[in-house]
Amino acid sequence: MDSCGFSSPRTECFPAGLRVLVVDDDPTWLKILEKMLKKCNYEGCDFGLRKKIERNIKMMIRQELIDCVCAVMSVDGETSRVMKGVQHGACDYLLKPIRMKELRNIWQHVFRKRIHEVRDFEGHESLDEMMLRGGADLLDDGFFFGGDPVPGKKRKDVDHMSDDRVGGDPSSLKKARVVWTVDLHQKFVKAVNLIGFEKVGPKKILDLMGVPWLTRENVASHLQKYRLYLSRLQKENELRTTLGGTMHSDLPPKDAAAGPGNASLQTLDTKSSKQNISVHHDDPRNCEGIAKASPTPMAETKAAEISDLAKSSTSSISFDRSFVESSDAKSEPTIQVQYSWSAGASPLQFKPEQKPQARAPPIGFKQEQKPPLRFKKEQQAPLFVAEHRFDHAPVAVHHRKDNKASDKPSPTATDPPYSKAKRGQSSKATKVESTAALFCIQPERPFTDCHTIDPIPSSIWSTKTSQSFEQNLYDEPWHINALLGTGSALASDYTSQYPPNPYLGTIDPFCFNGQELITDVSSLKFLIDPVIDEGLYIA
DNA sequence: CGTCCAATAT
DNA sequence: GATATTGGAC
Repeated sequence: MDSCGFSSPRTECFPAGLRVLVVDDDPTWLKILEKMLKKCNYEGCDFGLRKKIERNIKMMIRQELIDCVCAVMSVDGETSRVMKGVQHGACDYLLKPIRMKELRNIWQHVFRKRIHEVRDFEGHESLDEMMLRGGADLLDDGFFFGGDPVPGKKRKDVDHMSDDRVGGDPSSLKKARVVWTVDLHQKFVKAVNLIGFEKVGPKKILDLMGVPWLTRENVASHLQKYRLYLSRLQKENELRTTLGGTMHSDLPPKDAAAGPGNASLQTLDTKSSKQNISVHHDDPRNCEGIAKASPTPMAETKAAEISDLAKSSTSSISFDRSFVESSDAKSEPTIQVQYSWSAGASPLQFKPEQKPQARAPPIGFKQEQKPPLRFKKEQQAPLFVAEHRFDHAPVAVHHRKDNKASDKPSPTATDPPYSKAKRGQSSKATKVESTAALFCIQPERPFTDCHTIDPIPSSIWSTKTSQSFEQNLYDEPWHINALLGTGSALASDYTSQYPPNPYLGTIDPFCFNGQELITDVSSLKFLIDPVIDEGLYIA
């Protein structure tokens, strides 16, 4: 294909002639992907032809997968295989479940790659233009993978020349911020589980997680937050207990601290833990542009509150989630979701004046030496926000201001927020080692009630062995949503007293496929020879 | 301007 | 490695 065989960049279609390689062990998935690709107007792609596929497999492998490679792997693993593909030139890989939106956007990876290639030997202005036109609404923060030398041209990058540091030194580049997606976090949790909560260290976790681009510092930072969260959770429970009162067999402090470590969630009385959830909808259309790096505001669009918990003077933990429909809002259930959990909003929050140092240290923690600085506003104080971003977890470009806010206490009031932000910034692309894209499942509809959910053995979540349950899932959208939203509860053998809690995430919501995909399965036939272990290659 | 949270410093 | 602080983004 010629390097500029891109059809109208403004469309969401693939550029004409783009080759996509899909790798998966499961022929069913390949078929699904084929359908989805077709839906994305990937015309001209020969992804359905078995013979050709087989040929292309060999050919492309020989060519080391020069162009776009989209490897679809199971969520839980085979990282090595994915990484192999990446090493061989894959632009991207997707994790199941794949959504339409993701497919629609993968061309951008090729686009980016090509731009990079072209830039190497000729001017790139026109390509940049194309980029801007074609990806304006898609190529925002976090689109490009790190490790790619392409500087985020459109980013208000910071250049450190203006501070007296070693300007221009590549070592002065800031690291890209890691977005702790649910997926990533669950890897983290799994690692913690494996190691044991008392013995965890960033290094061990990092090793177990097997996420190549992640650094020990990343993990350490996350671990810090994690511990903070757990300790706070425990404090809440202690307070709850102290204030006496609750009829619930509350999550014991021990579990709060060690919960993620041993996943020993206790059974709760179904009646008392019944949730009364109110869901507020916003117009999904307001939420378009999810591909941009502005996920968090979406969290405000919906909120499910567990009012029973609040009433019973237990901690009222709110679960905020957002459902963002894809720009192609018509038919597909490819609703982009960002949701966030926030623990907090409790009427019984710790206030700073409550002398945090008087608290007993949480299990597994040392005595706190200082009150946590961040807990000034406990009324809100979400401790963790798990974001389902559409964009890739590791964001490639990071920007910093040169000046602290304190340097300029009174910026010109007339400054639009963003022009202000841009000013005084120098640019610096951040290098990231990642070529991984982490995508998340998106519930199609918000759940309105999940109190009827039966306890579900956690094993199901990882093994998907329960056919009936699966079926049930797909039949019942609220099931899916509930599963996503109340994963920790459902993963254990009690029914959802506690709100969705990524830190207690013992389930992997991503092992579920969306309804859209699954409903097709029954009619699917094997498209390719199962012998082709690596799956379907689309060229 | 405040909050959130990963990065960075200690 | 733990924890405190910084700073970017929203």
